[in-house]
Amino acid sequence: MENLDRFDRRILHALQRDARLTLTALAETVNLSPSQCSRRIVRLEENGVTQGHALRLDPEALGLKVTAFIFLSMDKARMASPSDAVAELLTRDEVIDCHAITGNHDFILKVIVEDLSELSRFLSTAVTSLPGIRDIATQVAMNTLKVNGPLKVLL
Amino acid sequence: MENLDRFDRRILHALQRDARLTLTALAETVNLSPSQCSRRIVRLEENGVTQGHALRLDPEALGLKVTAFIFLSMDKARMASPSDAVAELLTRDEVIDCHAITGNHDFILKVIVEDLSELSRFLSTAVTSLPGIRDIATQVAMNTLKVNGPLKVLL
DNA sequence: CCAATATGTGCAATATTTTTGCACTAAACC
DNA sequence: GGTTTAGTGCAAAAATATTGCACATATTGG
Repeated sequence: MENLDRFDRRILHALQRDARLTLTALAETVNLSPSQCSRRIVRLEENGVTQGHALRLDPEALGLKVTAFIFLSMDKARMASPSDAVAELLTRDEVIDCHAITGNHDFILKVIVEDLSELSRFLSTAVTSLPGIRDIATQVAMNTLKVNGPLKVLL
Repeated sequence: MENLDRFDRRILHALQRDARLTLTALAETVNLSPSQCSRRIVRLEENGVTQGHALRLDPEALGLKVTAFIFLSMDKARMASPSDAVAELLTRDEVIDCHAITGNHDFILKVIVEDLSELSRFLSTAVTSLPGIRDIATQVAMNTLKVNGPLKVLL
């Protein structure tokens, strides 16, 4: 996948930070013509390098004041397909991220909810009831220093 | 913050999932005229509800194959301004997220790098050398089930 | 209860932006 | 060396977003 040349990388670098850059503006920052930028962008889409545009929202503005990390440990006996139990969680809008991880726990979830009582409600209604859960540990974010930083793209 | 009416919420709901929806398409899904959608979108921007558009990239396509979580514990003696030490980390492109959290550790970092040796290099060059670090724990993601899911927006 | 103001709305014209046809260039491959 | 292939900029065409305007709807003050 390193058939991305210097221009592709510059385009990705710029659009990661502001996807609404106009082609003309983009063309200037990457030193290419607008038409070329356009063509490269559709190629990057076709190759699956880009995964669509997302509008970023401020959680606070939506009344979502609590970010928390939930660590799940699964019952080894029933670990045949642990993801099945977790799959249900993925559909929930409270769950922003979910990864299977190494270490003591099996999964890490990042959830964003209104407040602590909503977190509590989420835990008891959505998590505790999952089959095969051995342990749940929750850590609340007190402060958000960086969210969704742009990926490392070498220029 | 809850001066968002039903239409605003629908707009946010839709644009979170695909920010490149055309105003006409958006207008149809939310049952409003395109011009109204446009006006509401700029208002949402002005009110800070939206935080810009981001192009989503596939890390794999960029050769970034390893996602890891790094947990930092700071030396309490030097914890006067722990964020200062961490501030340096925020500027790094490997660091996607950073939160101060409750629990045993003080910070959680989400990093995305090329491979394990890059992770190792990042840890030794960027993290270990920070002043006031008491402990570092790293957990590697083996599997990514959900990333950057849309925020909960009640319709 | 009514008038007066403010806010929100759709339509249509305008302005901006994106895409594409085309001719040209530069490199790669017989 | 000639031929092909991929890449490029320009300018026209298509698509999209924005804005002025007239009208409707809701809100406030008398």
